[in-house]
Amino acid sequence: MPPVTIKEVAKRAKVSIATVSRVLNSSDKVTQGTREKVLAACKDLGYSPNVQAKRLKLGKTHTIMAVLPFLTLPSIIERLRGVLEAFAASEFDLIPFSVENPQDREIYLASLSNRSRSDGVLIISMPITESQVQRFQDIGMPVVLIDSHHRTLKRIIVDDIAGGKMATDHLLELGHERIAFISDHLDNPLQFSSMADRFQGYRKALEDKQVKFNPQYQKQGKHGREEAKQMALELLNLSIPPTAIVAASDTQAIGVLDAARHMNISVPRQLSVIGYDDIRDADYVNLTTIKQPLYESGLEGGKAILQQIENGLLEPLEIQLPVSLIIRGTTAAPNHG
Amino acid sequence: MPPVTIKEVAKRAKVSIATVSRVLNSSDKVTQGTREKVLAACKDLGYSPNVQAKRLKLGKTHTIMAVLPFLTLPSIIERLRGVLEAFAASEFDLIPFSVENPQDREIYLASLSNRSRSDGVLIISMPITESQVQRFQDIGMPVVLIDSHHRTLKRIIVDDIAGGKMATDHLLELGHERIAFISDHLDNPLQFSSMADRFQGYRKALEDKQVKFNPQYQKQGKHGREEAKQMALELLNLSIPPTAIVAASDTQAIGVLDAARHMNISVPRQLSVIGYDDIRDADYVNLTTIKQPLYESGLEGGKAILQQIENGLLEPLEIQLPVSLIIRGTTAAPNHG
DNA sequence: TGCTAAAATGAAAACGATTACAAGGTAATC
DNA sequence: GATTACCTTGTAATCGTTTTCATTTTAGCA
Repeated sequence: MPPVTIKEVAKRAKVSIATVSRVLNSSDKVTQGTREKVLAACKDLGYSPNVQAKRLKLGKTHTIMAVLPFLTLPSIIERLRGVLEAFAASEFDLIPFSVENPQDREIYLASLSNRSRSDGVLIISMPITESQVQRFQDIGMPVVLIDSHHRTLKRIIVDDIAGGKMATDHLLELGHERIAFISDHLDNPLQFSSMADRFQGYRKALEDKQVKFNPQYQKQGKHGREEAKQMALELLNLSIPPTAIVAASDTQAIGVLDAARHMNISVPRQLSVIGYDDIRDADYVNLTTIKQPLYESGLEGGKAILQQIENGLLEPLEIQLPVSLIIRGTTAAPNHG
Repeated sequence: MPPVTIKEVAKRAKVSIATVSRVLNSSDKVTQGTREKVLAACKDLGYSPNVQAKRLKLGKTHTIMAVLPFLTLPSIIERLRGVLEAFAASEFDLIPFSVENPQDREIYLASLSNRSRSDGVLIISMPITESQVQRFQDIGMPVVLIDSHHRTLKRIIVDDIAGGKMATDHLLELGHERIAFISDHLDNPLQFSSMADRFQGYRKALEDKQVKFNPQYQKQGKHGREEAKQMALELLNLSIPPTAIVAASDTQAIGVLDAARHMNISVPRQLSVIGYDDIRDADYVNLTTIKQPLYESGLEGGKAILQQIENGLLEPLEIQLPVSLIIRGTTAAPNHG
């Protein structure tokens, strides 16, 4: 059975298709009587409008594409949830593109830079090149970045400097002075500056409290639980080991906990540990950490792209969301015994 | 700058729009010379076809909608990843609908039963009513269920009876005989039969090995870690407590571990525990468990809906995927001391 | 009741593609 | 060289809407 069209509804209601369209879209300019006739006909026939035709005529797709890496990462999922929430109230559909390897990039890039496929693009936790930005600009495609950066595009980011400072301040306030910092390699050109920013916040916190920075207390390495464990072991084997460690991610913080357990060092009595992200496991291992507003970043990003589609690009371009300190069981005052 | 249309390409290449369309779609019936002219014009103008127009003309949307509950659940994410993988090679887009509360249902239902919005529907881990099935059938909408059941629809499910049996067999083979089973309430009408199936598998395993089923060793309760802990405490306080516990989910198994720790019972020396699902945390707590093919279920479901759109509904309606045993550190031979 | 203004309705032209059919051109055959 | 056949290309209809503009109907007022 072929789908019901507006024509058939018009015929059954004994009106023109223009009138049917008016009943369904514009609220006024239709008599109560004819409105009822049309509505009845729609119901009788089980009519629902062809959205493709509508979109073609209006030149709007009511669709937004989101590009994101690895759907496995819990942080990405949380952000996506926020985006979906932002769209729930609207009429917009969201098409996610999960980019798990380089060749995916080519495929999705073609789709993204086609105005007839979507009204806007969301880019989540992924780098964007100058030439891509240019392409979007050429075709006038609205773009919003979440957890990513470009000077000319609207973006939702997190204040990682403040986050690094907040973590360090927490330890300082507990009375620690020998505070170490471990992270990924800070000069990675592919990565965003988030890790480096966290380190900068750590430096600033020390400086503000006039605690001298000890280069021995800073370690960089490949990302991973095991790598972090090794770095922590080195720190804990120093002649004067730190009494507290700031890890630039929860995964690395868990590696630090492994190292402490390995050396029979009690946390938090002999060593305080603080992480960053507040991933699921953080709760399980009772890790004090800095929580990023993941869900909120998605929500704000979703709202921002909708608004940009409606009203164009508005200032401010950069929306910075605050981080917060989640105190659990891995931090305490240092043991002056 | 308004988007480039096929008309402008035609003008620039000095051919008709029909020819342009032929170059872009059908492979034959065009001279090499004109083909090159058209291709050059496309490139010069940066032309990409309007997909809405194409879809309207062809009556195909190249879009599939997926309905799923709570995007927070790790199992749902894994399934979704599989679905996306199945679609990656195809030209189809996937629009996910996350249903987090009852009023969402109404919204998405309207969208789903509109042939012009999508070519097919995937329903993941959600119950489907008779009347919804009827609506889909009325409009000829292809539907595939993943981790859900309806006798007339194509479905990808897991053999939960085999899973329950596999878990129990593992314990029996280790030498256990006093094996308990805890789960959600088995008579929950909203739920699928998966929990009940797992219990049935447990019963069957015992029966096959001629171990008598002890009703005292079966507990049902609300889903949750804390609730599971309480049930486990009751079991462990029996005059003759079980030496092993099968939990119908990993979350509940972790509750059992909590109970054991609370009573200073050593796992696996004094008590073996096996879970179900293989969630992320299972690895962290070193839990022996039954792994469901989550990713694979998404992959198979994705392939199935694509195939159904192309070739119609084919037998067999039900595809059953196997579960597997993941042996970690919470199961061992019973302690005959 | 008749006239005018306003409101409701209809006819038809888009939107940008695909494709059946017609027409034109080229090559092959005699 | 004329006829035929085939292959390439163009013309125009179509998909299901929205919306402008013209037309008809209704309502208001004297």
